[in-house]
Amino acid sequence: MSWTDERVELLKKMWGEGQSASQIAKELGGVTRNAVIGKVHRLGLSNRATSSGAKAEAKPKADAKPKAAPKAKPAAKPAAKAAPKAEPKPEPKTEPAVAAKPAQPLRKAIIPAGQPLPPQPSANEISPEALAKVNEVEKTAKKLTLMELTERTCKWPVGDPATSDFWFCGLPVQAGKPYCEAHVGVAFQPMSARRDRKR
DNA sequence: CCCTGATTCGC
DNA sequence: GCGAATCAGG
Repeated sequence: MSWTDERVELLKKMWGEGQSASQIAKELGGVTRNAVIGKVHRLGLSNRATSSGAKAEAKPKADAKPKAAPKAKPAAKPAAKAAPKAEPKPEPKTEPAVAAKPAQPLRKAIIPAGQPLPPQPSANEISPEALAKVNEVEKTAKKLTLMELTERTCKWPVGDPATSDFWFCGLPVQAGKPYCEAHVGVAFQPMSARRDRKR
């Protein structure tokens, strides 16, 4: 496949929308995410607010690589130019902020001593969409036990730990987060939902 | 282990 | 210009 005008356009569009390189590659077909990233760079539209830490920041590690010598690049590369058109820098990522509330009054709960459990938010403070999503997720959850949790299983607890009706979501998490997407949605409120509260 | 983007360099 | 291989981070 070659980078036709249309394909480049779609690439630009999706990249601008914050789609990941792999998603774009999948959409385009016939290319890998590497190809997409490579193209993105060649097009000059690289940095976009991402959560990933691989910044275009200088990493003057003069240290020699033991692997195949990838060559050191001492040459200064002022790639980060000022945006020609004042770019508002769209930030699709929601800000974690501090939304999780640790209070769970109704759960007298004998929380098994161990890792601190994630907070169980009270329903009235979470967006309806997020709740609905969670509700659905809980039907399809893998219902794992504590022992079955791994680094990439959602650790959202469901039910009462004091009873047998207790399990962890267990759905796949993503990118280092402790929960699946749905539960991340209720665990990390972007903001809002919390305003007012007179006095 | 899953994912993300960044960089290099032979082609 | 292209993109696989590699790197670096969550």
